[in-house]
Amino acid sequence: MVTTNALAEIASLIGEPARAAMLQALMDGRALTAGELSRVAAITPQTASGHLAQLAASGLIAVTAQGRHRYHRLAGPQVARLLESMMLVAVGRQIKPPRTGPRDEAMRRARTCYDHFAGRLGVGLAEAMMTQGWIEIGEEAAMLTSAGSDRLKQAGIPLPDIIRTPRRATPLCSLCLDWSERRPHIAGVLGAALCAHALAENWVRRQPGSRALEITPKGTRSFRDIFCIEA
Amino acid sequence: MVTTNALAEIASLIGEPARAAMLQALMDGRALTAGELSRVAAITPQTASGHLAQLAASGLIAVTAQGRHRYHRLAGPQVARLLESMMLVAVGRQIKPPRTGPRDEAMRRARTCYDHFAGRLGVGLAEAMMTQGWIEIGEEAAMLTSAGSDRLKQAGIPLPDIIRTPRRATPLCSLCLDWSERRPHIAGVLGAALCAHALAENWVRRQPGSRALEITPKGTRSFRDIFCIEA
DNA sequence: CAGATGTTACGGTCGGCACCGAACGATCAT
DNA sequence: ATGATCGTTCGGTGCCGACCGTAACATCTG
Repeated sequence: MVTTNALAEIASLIGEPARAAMLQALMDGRALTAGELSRVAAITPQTASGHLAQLAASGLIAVTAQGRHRYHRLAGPQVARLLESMMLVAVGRQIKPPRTGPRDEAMRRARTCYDHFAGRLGVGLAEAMMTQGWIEIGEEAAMLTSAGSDRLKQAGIPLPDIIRTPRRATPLCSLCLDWSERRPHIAGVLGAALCAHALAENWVRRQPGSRALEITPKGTRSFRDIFCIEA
Repeated sequence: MVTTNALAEIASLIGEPARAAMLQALMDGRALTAGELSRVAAITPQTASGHLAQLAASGLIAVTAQGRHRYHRLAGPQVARLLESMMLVAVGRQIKPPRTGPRDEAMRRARTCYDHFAGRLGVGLAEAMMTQGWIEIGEEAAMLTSAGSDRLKQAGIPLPDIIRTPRRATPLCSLCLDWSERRPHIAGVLGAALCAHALAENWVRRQPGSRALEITPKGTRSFRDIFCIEA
């Protein structure tokens, strides 16, 4: 076996509370500096730097130097997937849902999950697209129908070539079980395209220092007009 | 946030080499006794018992007592997914593939991945079914076509009702990136159905003390006749 | 150049936890 | 009952690693 030790190594890297907090902060897909991450984890910059060096050496995060800053981001979608499935297990484990503070409420309403939407917004979008026949949802995957492809194109939402070319149907959007809603939302290429477009068009705004999203009035209109949901 | 500490807790549980080895041994979906698991991890039964108690308390494994034995198994598919995605990250991390022993070779040839096939057999099946138009494979999901559904039914492979009813097409088989082959294989409901049928019909046999599978002569014939692959 | 900010390197302290030996329950066989 | 196997509990030892000083180095700004 190749992976008996490697598995434990990866897991123990994530298993340290400070490192876990930093990784979680990177779950929105953006790149943060070591200083920001040290504040997130509530440790001194030196300690954070050491942790980040370990994470980078193990390939969990990638680092790009820019001037006197060093930007850290998750190494790729697979790492985000790993963390997300971990949260799912962690949530399924607990008996009673603890207090839901206001900050928590914002997260449950709408947030990013690496490169796509999650929370009630993400789940609502998936459900709306399904009831209107734009996608078909199976147990573990979803598929964009040609009707859905047409409608999105018509709404001005750019889709990558792989999706756009309608060779029959395109099973390109994987599902991601939402840890707060316990229902699937749209991930994969389609999810990333939707999220990118919504951010570019200012339908949603990132909250500073959080993965939570604020839905703008323009976004509320767009989501209602295009997807027929009340966000 | 609900999960900052819970995340680290889960990860640190998996991060201990002995526990990781035991979890990995459970990846074939079967239930093992504490004694077997202690031998797998190369530790004394007492130590293993402590580890297993922790894993059970955290909901990563489930325990059923039977006589003087206590059988331990993974708590569910989500835990298996978590471990699988961890292996994927762990493999992608290493530069050069280390020595591949004979035991490793058997694993790469054919093995179970919780409830479906992996290794060259799993990847080959997925590819064969795609080239013959039974499934359509996207980037992160696959879809069973009506032709594929018919052909499998005709071959006597029982499919669950959800798949069998052909409401247009059924995007039910998720893809699972194979950590040894680095190419997708079929997971999900379809993958589980295939694997279960192959085990029941004695196409493959479990190797004792390993996730590796031995392909029987009958299996070789069946895989060639039905799927047109040389396993 | 000097100051500010951000990052890395080193040495020492301390807490947590994995491990084993030994002993105790539980269950099955004779 | 008695021995045998399987599993868990308890106490004690020892190691690994996270943490923070202090200090040096790199980069941008005034």
